[in-house]
Amino acid sequence: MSNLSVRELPVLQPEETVAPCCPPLTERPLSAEEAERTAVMFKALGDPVRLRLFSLIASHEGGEACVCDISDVGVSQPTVSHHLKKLREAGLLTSERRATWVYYKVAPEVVAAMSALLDLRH
Amino acid sequence: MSNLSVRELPVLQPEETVAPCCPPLTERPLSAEEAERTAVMFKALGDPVRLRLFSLIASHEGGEACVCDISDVGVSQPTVSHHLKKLREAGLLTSERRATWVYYKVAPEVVAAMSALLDLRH
DNA sequence: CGTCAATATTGACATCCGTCGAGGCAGGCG
DNA sequence: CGCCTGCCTCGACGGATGTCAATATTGACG
Repeated sequence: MSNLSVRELPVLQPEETVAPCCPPLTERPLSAEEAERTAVMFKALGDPVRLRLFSLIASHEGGEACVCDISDVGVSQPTVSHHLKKLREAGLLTSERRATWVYYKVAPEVVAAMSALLDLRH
Repeated sequence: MSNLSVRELPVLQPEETVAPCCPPLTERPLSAEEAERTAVMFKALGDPVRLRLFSLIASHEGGEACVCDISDVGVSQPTVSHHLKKLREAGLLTSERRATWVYYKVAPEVVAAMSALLDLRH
């Protein structure tokens, strides 16, 4: 954990964790394990500050933004950093360092999978 | 709060609270108030037990189920009741008493609004 | 090398939240 | 009426979570 460069922040492979998780929730009940993994994604968006940060990034030019672009959400800088980490760990964001700045962008496949999960057309 | 029959459980009107909330998260940043209201919905699905209960109801015949149909998720009956209440308060479920049983069904408009929120096609 | 700016981490604290057992209420049935 | 079944509410407890100040880290620039 300590010998990893920040240039490639360590995130579990999105494909393996959350992306093609489950069929729409109408198709069949989720297993306990599926529910456990899926809940992490919804929980990540279940906080007002994180939801604002996510929408700030998603609506930003190119679907990415550096932390300095989105830090004005009414909480301290460490708290912003904490929330961005949560969103990244949930697989919803990826990050990349460029010079002094760290850029976050949305992980489209993961977000699309969440959206598909809520597709109620049987 | 005490003079209300259980037959019509008191839920805030979905139309007023969450249903037509916001455009896709890519369109513009959420305001603090929008984020506050929207986070309630995502938080409701951000728990494994609630996610299983929701999928059990959504995948059940007719998109509805009575509590006795879905109580086998590994927690006590009061806890099931607590989670169903959370989902109902978030606007994701509605409930109705029929004889001895209480039936829960998904609120399609609200769930569709959540799905649309995550639609990343700009 | 020293400094500065941007971001992350640590540690502490208060609050929130999931869980359970106990008990309450409503409706069906004898 | 009295009892049983299905579900909800209450109160308590422990663990998770959001927040901040302080500090660390990283990279750019003299």
